[in-house]
Amino acid sequence: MARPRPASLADIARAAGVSAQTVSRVANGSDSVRPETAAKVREAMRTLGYRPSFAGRSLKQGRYRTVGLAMFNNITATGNIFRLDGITRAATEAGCALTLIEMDCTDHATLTSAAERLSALPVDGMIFNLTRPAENFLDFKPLAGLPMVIITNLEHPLCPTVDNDQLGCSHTIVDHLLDLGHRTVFHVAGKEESIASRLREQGWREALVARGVEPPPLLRGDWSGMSGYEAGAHLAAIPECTAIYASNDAMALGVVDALNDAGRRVPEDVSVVGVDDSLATVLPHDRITSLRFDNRAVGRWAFEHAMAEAAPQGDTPAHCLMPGTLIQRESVAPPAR
Amino acid sequence: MARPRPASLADIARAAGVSAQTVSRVANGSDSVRPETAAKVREAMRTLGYRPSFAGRSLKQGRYRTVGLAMFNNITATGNIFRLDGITRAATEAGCALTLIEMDCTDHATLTSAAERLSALPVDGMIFNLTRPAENFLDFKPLAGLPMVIITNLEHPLCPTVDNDQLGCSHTIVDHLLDLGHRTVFHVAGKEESIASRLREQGWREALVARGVEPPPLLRGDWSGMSGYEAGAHLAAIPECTAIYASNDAMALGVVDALNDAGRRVPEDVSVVGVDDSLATVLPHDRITSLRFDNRAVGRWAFEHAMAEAAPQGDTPAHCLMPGTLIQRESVAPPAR
DNA sequence: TTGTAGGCGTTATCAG
DNA sequence: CTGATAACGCCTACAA
Repeated sequence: MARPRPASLADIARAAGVSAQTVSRVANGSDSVRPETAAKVREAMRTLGYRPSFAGRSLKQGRYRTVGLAMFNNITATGNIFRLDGITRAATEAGCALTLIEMDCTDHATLTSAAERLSALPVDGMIFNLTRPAENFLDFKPLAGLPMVIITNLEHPLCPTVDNDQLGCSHTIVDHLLDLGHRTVFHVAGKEESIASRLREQGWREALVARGVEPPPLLRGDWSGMSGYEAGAHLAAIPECTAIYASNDAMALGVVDALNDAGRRVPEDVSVVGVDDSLATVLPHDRITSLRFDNRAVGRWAFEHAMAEAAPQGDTPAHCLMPGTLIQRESVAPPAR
Repeated sequence: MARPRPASLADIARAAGVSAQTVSRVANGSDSVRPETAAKVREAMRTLGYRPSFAGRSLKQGRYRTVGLAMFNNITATGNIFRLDGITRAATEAGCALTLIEMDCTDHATLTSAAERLSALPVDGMIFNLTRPAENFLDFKPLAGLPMVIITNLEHPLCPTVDNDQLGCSHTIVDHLLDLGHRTVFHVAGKEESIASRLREQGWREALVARGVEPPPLLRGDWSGMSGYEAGAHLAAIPECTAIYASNDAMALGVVDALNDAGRRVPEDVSVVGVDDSLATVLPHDRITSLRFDNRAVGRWAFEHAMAEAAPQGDTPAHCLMPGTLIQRESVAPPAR
């Protein structure tokens, strides 16, 4: 039951009584073929079901017109789908395809093993989507001749990097709340193993300190609405808590519910901000102010740099942190005097 | 600035003073190489930065160990990410990679054009993820020697097909509500161009008719919570409406909110059911009964059939509709007497 | 307009 | 244990 080899140029040539070269010309739409010959060839192609061989073509041309993407952990994590969509669209526009692998992180996968796996696939460049810390991140050396972009907030000495600006995200939110007159901002963090969560927490601390405010105790959730509710129930009991920054929208929603259940109004008594702007179409009335990232743009940037012809050797690689936009809704107001 | 060719077996062979064949043996972990020779070769590989060529390998072996996936329209549509994840995981387990392209449907893309594009890429089999009706669906002929799976509810004369069972979904929900004693079930449909929405609507009609119930007027939303709210506001004014089936969870949520705002309690006065079970981790307290599909399983099935060695020729192709599971929560109860 | 020769990187096969 | 040869499908370069 071995799969039969598909028809090759030579097969068509034999069937049409011409040379393989002529068939190649027809396949590539050269105009220097006599119409009748071309017709004969096309006929043979149809009958035998000719399809150009990707392997033969790439071997000859020395490139694949394909970008490789390694997703660490979990394709389904928030934002990944839009990054993937951004990469795919950019690739399509550039006439390229995308080769995707998923890296299991249970065994502390390193960039090196990902690079090895991807490099054996048809790729002219590669993109690593990092959502958790990678081992030996800084020591990693990209493979010669294979441009490699890492999606991460960290700068890398040898590879271009791009990501949502997680630190900036916190600064935007904290500054916004302090500017409104709030004395401090409480924070509900996401899962500890998430880089995004860690950076947002760090940015929250920095932003407060930069304004001379001692960061209040941290609350930790797990991204779920329920964990936000629990955090909110806790915070509702703290009178000086008038502003809460939750690391995603589900937790922000939970916080709001808990506050309401405890008799504290949003935004009159407490302001609440989330991240991702993910509930706008889900909730019938989304009232939660949220910081929205453009993950498609991140994906597009990654693609463009992964397929760049020649990375200017010797320069420091590009590093791009894309700022988010604060979508203002009704969950935020100045504190009551 | 042409990209230099990467080192080949021959280059390594030259550097190590052995034959290309020996280098190949080392690269493939053959045990019939003297350790010292192997060490010498490995050393040369390291210095020259050897990477096996996907093109060379595939050309020789006549296959790619890669499955192609064409996403029509919109990768980011609900469920697609889990299907993608299912395919990717199954592929990884089988030692395969995934080649992904996105098909633009603005120009009424057909299966044929998708097949053509995908078949020029490194694929041993392909999967089409259809979320909107395709032109000439039934006329489509798969390419010889390239197994092709279509993710759709429709049966195809030549290709294996798999999908969530959308008709069955409606029957499950409607029967459940009627069994509880409701006299009829109202339906809030999703976007008109969605196949899933159409089939759920059709299944809803069928299920009611099968039980001798005349389907009440249909309400149409656009998948958003807000559109559900509007439908719910309308339905709240209808006294005989005691059970509502919304085609997704966001609309179900909107329906519940609107009913509450109109003074009708859920589930005491009205029962509400959604589809997808997508809000469990988002809402702090998800009370909405919902039908959950296993999109990862759909993806896995598709992968396995796309990479099947020999589709038994002549047989009717496999057709699999995967049933969903009704996740029962507090939004459903028997009608008040 | 068409055909021939050669080589891209790899591996199966067979010879040493 | 190692090497030589040929072939996979295609395309560039050149020749007819």
